[in-house]
Amino acid sequence: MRSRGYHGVSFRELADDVGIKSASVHYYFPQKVDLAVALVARYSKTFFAGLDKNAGDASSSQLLRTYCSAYRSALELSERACLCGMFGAESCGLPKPVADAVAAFFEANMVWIGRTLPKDIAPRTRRIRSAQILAALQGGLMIAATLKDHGLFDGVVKRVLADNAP
Amino acid sequence: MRSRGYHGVSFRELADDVGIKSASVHYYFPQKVDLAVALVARYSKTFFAGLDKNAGDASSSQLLRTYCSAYRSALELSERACLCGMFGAESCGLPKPVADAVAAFFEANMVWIGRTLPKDIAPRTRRIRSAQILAALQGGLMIAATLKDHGLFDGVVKRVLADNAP
DNA sequence: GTCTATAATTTGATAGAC
DNA sequence: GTCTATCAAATTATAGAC
Repeated sequence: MRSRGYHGVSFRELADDVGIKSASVHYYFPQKVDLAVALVARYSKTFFAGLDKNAGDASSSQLLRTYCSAYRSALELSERACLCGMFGAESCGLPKPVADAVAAFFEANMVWIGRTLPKDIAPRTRRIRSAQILAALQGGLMIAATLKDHGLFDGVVKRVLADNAP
Repeated sequence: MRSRGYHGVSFRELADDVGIKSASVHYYFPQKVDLAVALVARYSKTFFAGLDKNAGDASSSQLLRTYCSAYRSALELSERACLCGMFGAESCGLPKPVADAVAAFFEANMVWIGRTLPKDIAPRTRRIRSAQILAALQGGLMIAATLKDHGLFDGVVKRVLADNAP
């Protein structure tokens, strides 16, 4: 789903990849919606667990660096954009439960990013600045994957870190 | 395709929307790839024609404002992200001719954006700074559409314009 | 819990009448 | 150039044996 989107994946193909039959997939995820929602849930859990593990009690600017590294490794490991970047692009054509889960993932990202910003910012401004950073990284990931040029993503990260230095 | 992606669209449904039969669509676009490639070509042509029309002999900073407005109106008119934002997310799961067309669209965007930047920048830096702007706008469009919060996109644009003021 | 088998529908695509 | 008719394959999903 990360490379072909929600509509580009079939139960049979998925089952073949895992080495089981499609009926067995339906046993765990009756409908395709269930599968996608579970996928976003697992993705989100893994993503934030990795973040928190690498965050520790680091400084603000170090936290943002950690956040950016998480995105970079997604690009490095899979040559693909973020699962929720894919679902975000599709969001208005997705079953509502999936679209809602993706929106929640982005909101959670903005909260996490918000914590890396200076303490004296108003909540509204914080939200917008978080969205700016999230947008730059998601967009950067997508552009870099499409143009197969990781350097472009690194350029985006460099700018994000420079603009948000303490 | 802009809302459901390449795999989420069928010849029959498309034909129904237009009020013809699917066989007639195949007459013009024998394969689905042909349809998508033509779609990107038309989208790209319309997009740049609109840009150039509104550009005139404006100053650099005005040009960037024009570019950002083009994105904003896409969000306003259709509540959707860019067609190539969608295809970009899908790009690694797309037939090669489509992925290539999308990559070409992004490259052309970066060239256009590059012209709005100060003249004394090295080509390499120019390319990276263009990618930063493109990424911010594409990402901002996607985030704003997913969260149904246009204000977030406006926040991104504000930052882009401020950071790239002459 | 995994399988076989299959239902019901949809898909991309073609042949050929008009 | 648009249609009817149709194909072959794929799709989501279910029933029921083991």
